[in-house]
Amino acid sequence: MANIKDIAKHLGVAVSTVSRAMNNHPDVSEETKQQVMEAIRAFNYRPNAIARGLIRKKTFTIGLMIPEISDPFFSGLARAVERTLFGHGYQVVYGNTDRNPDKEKQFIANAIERQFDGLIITPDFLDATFIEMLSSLEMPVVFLRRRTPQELSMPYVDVDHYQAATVAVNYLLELGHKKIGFIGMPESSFTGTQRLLGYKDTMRKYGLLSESTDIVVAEGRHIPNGRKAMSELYEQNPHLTAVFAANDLLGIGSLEWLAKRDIKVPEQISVMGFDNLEYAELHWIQLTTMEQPTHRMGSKAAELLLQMIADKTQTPPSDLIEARLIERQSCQSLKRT
Amino acid sequence: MANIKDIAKHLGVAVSTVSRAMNNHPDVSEETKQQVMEAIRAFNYRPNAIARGLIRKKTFTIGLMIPEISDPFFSGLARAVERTLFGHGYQVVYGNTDRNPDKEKQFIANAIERQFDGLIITPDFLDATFIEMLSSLEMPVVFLRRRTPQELSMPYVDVDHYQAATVAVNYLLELGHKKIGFIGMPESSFTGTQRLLGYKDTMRKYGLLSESTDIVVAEGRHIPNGRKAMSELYEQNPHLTAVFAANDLLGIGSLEWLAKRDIKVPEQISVMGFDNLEYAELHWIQLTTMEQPTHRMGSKAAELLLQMIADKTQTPPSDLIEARLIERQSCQSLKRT
DNA sequence: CTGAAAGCGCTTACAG
DNA sequence: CTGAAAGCGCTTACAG
Repeated sequence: MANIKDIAKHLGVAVSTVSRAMNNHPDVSEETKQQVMEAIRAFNYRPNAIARGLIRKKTFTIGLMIPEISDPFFSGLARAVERTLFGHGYQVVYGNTDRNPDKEKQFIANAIERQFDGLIITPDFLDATFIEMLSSLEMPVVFLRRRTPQELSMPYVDVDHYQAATVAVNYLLELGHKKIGFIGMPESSFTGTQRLLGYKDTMRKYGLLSESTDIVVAEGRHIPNGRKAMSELYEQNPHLTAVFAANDLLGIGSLEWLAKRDIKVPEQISVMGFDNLEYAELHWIQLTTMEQPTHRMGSKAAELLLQMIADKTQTPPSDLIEARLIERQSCQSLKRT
Repeated sequence: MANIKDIAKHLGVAVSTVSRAMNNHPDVSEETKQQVMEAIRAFNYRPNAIARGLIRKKTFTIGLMIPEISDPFFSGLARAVERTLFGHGYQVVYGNTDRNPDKEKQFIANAIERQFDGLIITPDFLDATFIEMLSSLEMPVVFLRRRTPQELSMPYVDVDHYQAATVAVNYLLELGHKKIGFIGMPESSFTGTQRLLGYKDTMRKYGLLSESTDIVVAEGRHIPNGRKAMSELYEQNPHLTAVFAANDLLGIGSLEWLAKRDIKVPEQISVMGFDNLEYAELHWIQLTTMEQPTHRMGSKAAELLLQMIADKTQTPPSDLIEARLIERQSCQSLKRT
């Protein structure tokens, strides 16, 4: 590969001149610039970004820590992040953590060594070591789909899960449901806890909460866990007219169990989800759900990061984004009955 | 951030000594090595990979060009690539092309500037400029889920689509079907062409081919296209007992249309797909299909690339991988009727 | 407007 | 076993 020296030699000018010409520095004669550009084309020369990064202390790459890119929710987020950052000349490097604490730390270490310009992270394990790593990091960081721990002063972008759960339950209530069950995610999840809380508070407000019979916490967050949870919930309380699942996968699992038992949705029971996965649109599913606006979240996180890169002294405010109710066919109104 | 000079100064040794100690060079006394390691820990020092990359001409990053990471098929491929490369110390950088010819070229340009160590690519537009770019590239490249164009001598890893279509149609034939329709992907697709050919040749072999009535080419490769194609196919020939869709999305679209018309699958008509998406497993879908072994393909591509990086003079042989038949509930045997 | 020089943070022959 | 020096491919004050 040709380098800047070859170009300079060929043209009989100094490398500094070539450098200035290709970086559009004002102090270069139009003529020189033309010649340099031509030589660059002739040699098929491309500046070495590594060398440039070393000296400018800027790599134009940002790291995106993500639990699992093949989860469509996260790939949606990732695409949004990427789209807005790409427009500003950045390359985004994904780091799948598989929700593994070591990989999360590895990612940070890697980001340091490779001199990333900034990080957008979705960590699951905020232990002391990890927080320590972050706090000594001289790099802008924004949390995405997570809340920043108190010890750190970095902005986050997340959905207001509590508020969204409130909206979902109110929707069911307005449809005339009073016996509304809840299928929760495992307790370790902050997200799950918030959604559960939104459900509980709303139900309690109307004197409708019955913790012992109407709530089941699933063992995981996937379809099979939803099937099992629904069967348990149904056994506990067959009189439920509606079920709010803490995520779509759990909701779809519920739907599967119900379909196997030939319990009609929404005629016999309404089901509501949370996420608005692509799945939810399928003809057999048609799940009413709360959409997490991945596009807005991802681009917002990217914008915050860009701001922080531009001005390292400021930390912009966090953003709590509202989920949107998507009505489909899985919930029925009880009003006219 | 501390750098190698700080460590050297602190210890009163030369930077070269520090460098050798942390790179485990044999010619360093055990004592020095200990001291250096301690200082590194104390300073929380991490070597600058950019500087190291510049001098070693090795970045330990490889680029993975992909049409769209939120397509679960490609994210599966990506995870497999990443897993095997990660084990060898490489970072993989995804480049989503959105099947856009400019982005495909941009990706290559980017890879050159950033000095990637190798590339795994899934391009959709192999025009002259692109091929020219590749051929002048001083970087190992392997094609994934694509065939290498004649002009280039780079290995590829792909599924044997023709053979797989053959297997699918034979399966239907063995079940006793004789009137088997085909829903194809748009003609531009090599993959689609191969699958169509496999279908045609097999049908023709048994004198069962009726091109004018039994084949419909969809306008795209997604669910709505499948719905539309199925409706056209059904109109053309309502006597079909089975349909082979060129991919699962098309197959699922067919299933949707059939469900809306209350045509029972598999009792009234059998449907077969290709891909084995996660979708296909859903209770309402249970699609019999040909699985493309993403994990094997991705890791194979990564291994080939690793070989090429290790020995740049050799180009290892390409690999054509067999798809696997996954039997679920969407196809019925006509034998006992 | 242009060139010579220093330097980014490392690694690696070359001496000793 | 260790150090001084050169150099990877650029950029950027500093002179002129």
